[in-house]
Amino acid sequence: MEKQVFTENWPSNFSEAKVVQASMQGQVCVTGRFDGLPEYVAGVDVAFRDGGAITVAAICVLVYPAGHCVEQVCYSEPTRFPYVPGYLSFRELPAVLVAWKQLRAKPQLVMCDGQGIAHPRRFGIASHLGVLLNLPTIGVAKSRLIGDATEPGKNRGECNPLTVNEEQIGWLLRTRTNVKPLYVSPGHMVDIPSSRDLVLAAGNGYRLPEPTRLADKLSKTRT
DNA sequence: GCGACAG
DNA sequence: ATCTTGTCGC
Repeated sequence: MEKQVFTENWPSNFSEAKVVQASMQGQVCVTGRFDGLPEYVAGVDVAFRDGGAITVAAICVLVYPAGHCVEQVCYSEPTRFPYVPGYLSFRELPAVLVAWKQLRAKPQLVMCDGQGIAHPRRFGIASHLGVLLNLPTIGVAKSRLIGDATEPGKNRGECNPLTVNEEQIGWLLRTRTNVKPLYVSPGHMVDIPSSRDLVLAAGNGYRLPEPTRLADKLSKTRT
């Protein structure tokens, strides 16, 4: 029998959330070599409307090497967890998981808006989603949560390691020439080098990789 | 105690 | 994240 994704038993406060992170972090795997994008890649993003009262989760599935969207799902529900740095997944994943159940395609890789292991407890939203779905995931964030990195060169493709105490947890990657770089880190079942290569391979002239860019656009159409 | 702080 | 119009530059 397939292990099901549980939206129930969701923590209702930070102390409970912290326990969940501690127990699930051990399941995170940061090994997994990818030599190019798999056939089906999903992009996940979440938007908020009505002053944050409503959470809107969007998922777009692109097929490679063509790179076009073959399926998209958008789901909205009342927001029930506040935003606190370090606990973003508890606010955004409930809606994402419902949307995921409506998906017909079976993505082999998921790119999420937010951090992967580049998190205080190595359990950002991409890692959390990866463990719940038991699928490879990558965190693609537009700004820093933790870690240090020197500014990479101005050209697309240039990058520098994002580190914390000598240990690399991801990359500061320039995905578009002369545009602010992205914070990329493995979520689950993807190694550090592959996380960078895959985000670059999924890029299409914009700062965000196409899967995440399309999901971002869809979530903002507010449906 | 002070500063930092994904979306 | 969201509130918001036009505008400068590659």
